[in-house]
Amino acid sequence: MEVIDKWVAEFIIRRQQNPRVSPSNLLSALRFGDSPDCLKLKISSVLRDISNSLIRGTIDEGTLDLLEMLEKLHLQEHSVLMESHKSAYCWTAVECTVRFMWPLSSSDGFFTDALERIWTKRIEVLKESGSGLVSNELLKWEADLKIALEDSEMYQRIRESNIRYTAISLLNQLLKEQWEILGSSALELVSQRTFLKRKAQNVDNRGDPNHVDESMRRGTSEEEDGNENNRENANDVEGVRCLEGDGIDKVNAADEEETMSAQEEEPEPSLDKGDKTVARELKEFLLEIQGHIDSSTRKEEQEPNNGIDYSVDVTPQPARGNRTGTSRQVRNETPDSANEKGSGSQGTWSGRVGPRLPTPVPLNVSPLKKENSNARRPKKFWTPEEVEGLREGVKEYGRSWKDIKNANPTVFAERTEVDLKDKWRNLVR
DNA sequence: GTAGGGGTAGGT
DNA sequence: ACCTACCCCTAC
Repeated sequence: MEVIDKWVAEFIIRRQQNPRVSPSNLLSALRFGDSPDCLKLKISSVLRDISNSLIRGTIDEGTLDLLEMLEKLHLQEHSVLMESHKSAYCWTAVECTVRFMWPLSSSDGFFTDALERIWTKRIEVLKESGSGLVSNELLKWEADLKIALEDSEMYQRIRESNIRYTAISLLNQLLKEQWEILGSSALELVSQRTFLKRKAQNVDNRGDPNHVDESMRRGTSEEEDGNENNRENANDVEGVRCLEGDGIDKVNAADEEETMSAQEEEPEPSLDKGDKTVARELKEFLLEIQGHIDSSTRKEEQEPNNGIDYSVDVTPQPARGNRTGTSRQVRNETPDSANEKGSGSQGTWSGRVGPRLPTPVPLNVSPLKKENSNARRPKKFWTPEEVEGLREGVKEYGRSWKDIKNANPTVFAERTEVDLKDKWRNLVR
């Protein structure tokens, strides 16, 4: 039973967007031990927690806790601390501090408290324990932030910089690399082995290996890179394909050698067919169950404020035609997402026909861009709330209209970045 | 992506 | 007529 628990826990943890399952709670409920398998599960859980907090748009001291926890787990695994981990920790710590820099002066508000709590206490503990997270970059920021306490020019400079964006990018990069290192889930490895075994039997029975190979290859023509097939993981099922290998520290992959060796003996372009089938079936069941449990979930996920991954996905979106995007009305019904292409419609989501997991809705910075360049949007006066939001936004992000809009998608749902720019121009005139 | 100039529509 | 928001263009 425990093995099944582990597999299911792993599958659930690796799923993206499952707000009803907290990985930490799941693990503590199942009381796993300290075996290498469980260590991987714990790492997955921490990664999922970080990912969930990014999805919620939250970067706080809880994120720092998670990053510290991740380091400890890697220490237990005797693996090397990655640069992306150090950078993500550094910039998250800075973001946690800078968020308290909203007053104009360092003596107002809670900046001093944050500096004390994060840099004097928390990071001091890390230094004493010899943590690898204490990088040169971190020490430099520590010095700068302490200078900012006295030097108002430095304070303003840091206050006006966009730390949050960098922190999100680095956390995203960390997640990408860490999921990559974790590799295939246990279920997928088992399915690969089973598939290999079955294939071997088929070959024996038929005495015609070419026959099997050809039939298997047909379904996986999109996978050109046969040697990397074992790196498919459950995340890929959900369209969150990890980048393939380049420059990734693979020290942690050592514990996979045992299972990988089976494949190395017989590298086949079609090896991933088995795990894809298992993953697909599991996905279908989960979708069906989830559809029954909570049919309202999808609706909520369509709300702009709950747009799932836009705060996480910092990769550039495909360029949209200038002023030729879909109109506001059309967008609300059919989000203009590349991920949607070729997928089932919303109506089929809870069914078994063409099921798919919720697709992250990419942030469209300017949903108000017009389809018909002749039509003019109706004039809408700025509300005091919008003006206030704009003032706050400029304080926090400077004249980065896109960031201001992204930070407050609800308030600025009806405004483009250009609107923000124009309004600000009017305000300062 | 943003700034800034300048034009225009629509409301008062 | 005036004001404000929206739009277009160009430059960086």
